[in-house]
Amino acid sequence: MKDNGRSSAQPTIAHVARAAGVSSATAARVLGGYGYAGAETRQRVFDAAKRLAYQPNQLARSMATGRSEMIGVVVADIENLYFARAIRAIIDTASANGFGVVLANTDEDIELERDAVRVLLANRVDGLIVSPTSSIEVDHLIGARDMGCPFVLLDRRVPVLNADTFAIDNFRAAHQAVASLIKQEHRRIALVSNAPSRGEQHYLISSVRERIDGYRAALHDAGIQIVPKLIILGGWDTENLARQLRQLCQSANRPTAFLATDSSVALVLLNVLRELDLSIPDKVSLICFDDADWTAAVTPPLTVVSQPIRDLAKAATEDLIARLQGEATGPAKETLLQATMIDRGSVSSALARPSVKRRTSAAGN
Amino acid sequence: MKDNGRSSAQPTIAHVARAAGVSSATAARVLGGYGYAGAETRQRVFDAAKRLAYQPNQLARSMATGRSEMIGVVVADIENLYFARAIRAIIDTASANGFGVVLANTDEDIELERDAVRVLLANRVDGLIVSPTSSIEVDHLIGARDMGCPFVLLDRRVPVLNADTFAIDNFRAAHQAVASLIKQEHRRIALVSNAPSRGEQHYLISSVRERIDGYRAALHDAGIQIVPKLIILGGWDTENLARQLRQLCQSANRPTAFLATDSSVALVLLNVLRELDLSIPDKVSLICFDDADWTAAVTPPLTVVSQPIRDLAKAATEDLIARLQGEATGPAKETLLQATMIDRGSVSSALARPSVKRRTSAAGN
DNA sequence: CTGAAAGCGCTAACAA
DNA sequence: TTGTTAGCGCTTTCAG
Repeated sequence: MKDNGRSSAQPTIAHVARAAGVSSATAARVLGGYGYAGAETRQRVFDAAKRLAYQPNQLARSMATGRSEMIGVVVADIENLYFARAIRAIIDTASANGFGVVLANTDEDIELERDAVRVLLANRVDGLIVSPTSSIEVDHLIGARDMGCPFVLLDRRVPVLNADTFAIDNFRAAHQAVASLIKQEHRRIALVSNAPSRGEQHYLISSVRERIDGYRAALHDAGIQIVPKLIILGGWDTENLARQLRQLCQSANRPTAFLATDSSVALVLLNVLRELDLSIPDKVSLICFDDADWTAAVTPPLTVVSQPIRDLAKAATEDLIARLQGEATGPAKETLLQATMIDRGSVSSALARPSVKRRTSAAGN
Repeated sequence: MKDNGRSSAQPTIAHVARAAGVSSATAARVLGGYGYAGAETRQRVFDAAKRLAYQPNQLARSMATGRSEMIGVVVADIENLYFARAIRAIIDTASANGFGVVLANTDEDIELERDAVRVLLANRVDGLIVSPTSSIEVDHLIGARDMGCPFVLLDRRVPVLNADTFAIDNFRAAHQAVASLIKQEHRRIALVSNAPSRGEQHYLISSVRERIDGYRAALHDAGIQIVPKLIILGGWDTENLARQLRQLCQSANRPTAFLATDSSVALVLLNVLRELDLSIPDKVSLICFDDADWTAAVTPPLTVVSQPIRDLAKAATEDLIARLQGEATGPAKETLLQATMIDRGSVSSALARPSVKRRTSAAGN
């Protein structure tokens, strides 16, 4: 155990101290940047440290201080553009504040999420940024907090946790998007999501639920009947989603417009529409969430709901760090950022098309 | 310092030991899964641990063993699809082997890369997976290895480092793509990359350099003259790249085909092409690297060079872990995976078009 | 099979 | 301003 596994032993503070001819406490003080030290002593220590290529051992420091300067990030899928942007912003913000980032992926699987939190806790991250998979199975998060590891919620709300939350105003965003479609005389508007199709409404993560709510509200406000079949919960299997979409598009009263709850879902929809030769925006209109870079490059460019996820992630990280440093110890607060619609041409008036049924009611199944 | 910052003190092995009526050494043995322990003793310890909701402290364990069970990952840009996929594969593979992942982003900035490595080293990650920004400024990597922190290279080669390397056969991939364009009678083929435009050829990261080499070789093999102006190094500024592309496309002898070295570059190109009303594949043909999900959804679907980045990242992670565990201590090896072209319709014959100059030489400036 | 004790590298009282 | 001395929670000889 002497060698510690590392072949060339790392120099420690003790080595530096000896080389500088001071006590290790003194060396530690100057190297750690705390406590007092004489100017000349300082210099000697720094010199010795450089000479030995000393690298502080954060692990040992963490042991002694009880803080690891690491924050854990738990999200569903790093490959998803939305989360990728979030993680990027988190890393940037964290490292600007001297924190490292340990990343875990859950794939929307609550067991993986539990494992992830356990591992992060074992590694004594100072805090957690979580985009929870479930709004009801949150015992592990409560556990984390009980163990003194605070967390903030990103993108998804879980009121019972009573934690600082950073989310998009999904209700409003969806409402606005649907309202704009209605203004273009669309009456049969479908909402397409990759939310799980089984299970209670209650199980939906808040973002999707709120978008559905916004969708319903907009229809309701316009006096349009809500047709359950037009709300597609595709689940995480894209093949299944594609199948549902094909069926919907081939039905007698196919929708004239779609609202996709994220860009990957929109992609599936796009493929189905092409397959069925339903051109945008002539035959159908489309708005999707997420201003993915490709949405501006397809033909026609897609009208999107742009979400300020980077700002959101940055705010979440700063908030967490502030709390870790003892500032901002108030009650849980919720930060809701507004999305903005970017009109790009995938929406056209339903009136321009010949064979569109315009009866408001009784049209659905 | 008693309370350690955490409000509710975490139970330690000592607590569990006391509760189980054994020595902490014994408790440690059963909880740590090493050394001997009587069946009944084991049980008592486990019970006590569960009762107290004991969570091992990986930090303390790392201190004692010298291994943190963490690997550091250093890439340029997490938001880039290619790296996002890589990271996903790394995390999956690492956690399947009991390792955590600390992520750092460099933005292709060598200073940030240095910082990142320093922080990771300070946190005593057991090993590093790096996609280095520079093929010459690698002292920090050598330093890492000297300190006993091994690393593997992902996506980019740096021969002087003599490290295990996992990369795509970029030369062959580019060669193949260009050859296929040539077979379609294209003679003016442009290569579009986001490599930095200043600096020596030498400074290019290996992946881009090899693609350019493959491009040249394919032209050379076909007896086509290489026109420097057709090799675009756009740098990291998309506006600049767009400007160059516009200029190129508006020149007298605009290219009839493009090879884009990644999907984000292809996106910029796509926008310029539409702006100038150059439709694909009628007016120009296009092949791009990276099978991004959107490439199949645009009109027309893009012919792409699909890179097995997930496999690559997985192999890199497994290799690193094997080395960490003392297996596979042989000399540095290089793993080169082949990319595959996916034909999707963004390429058509140059002959089919009327006004295309076919003189092989003297066409460029 | 179990316990005592030393030590990993650092921080933080407390003395000097 | 500097040094001494305990720990942080765990692993790991070494005795028993």
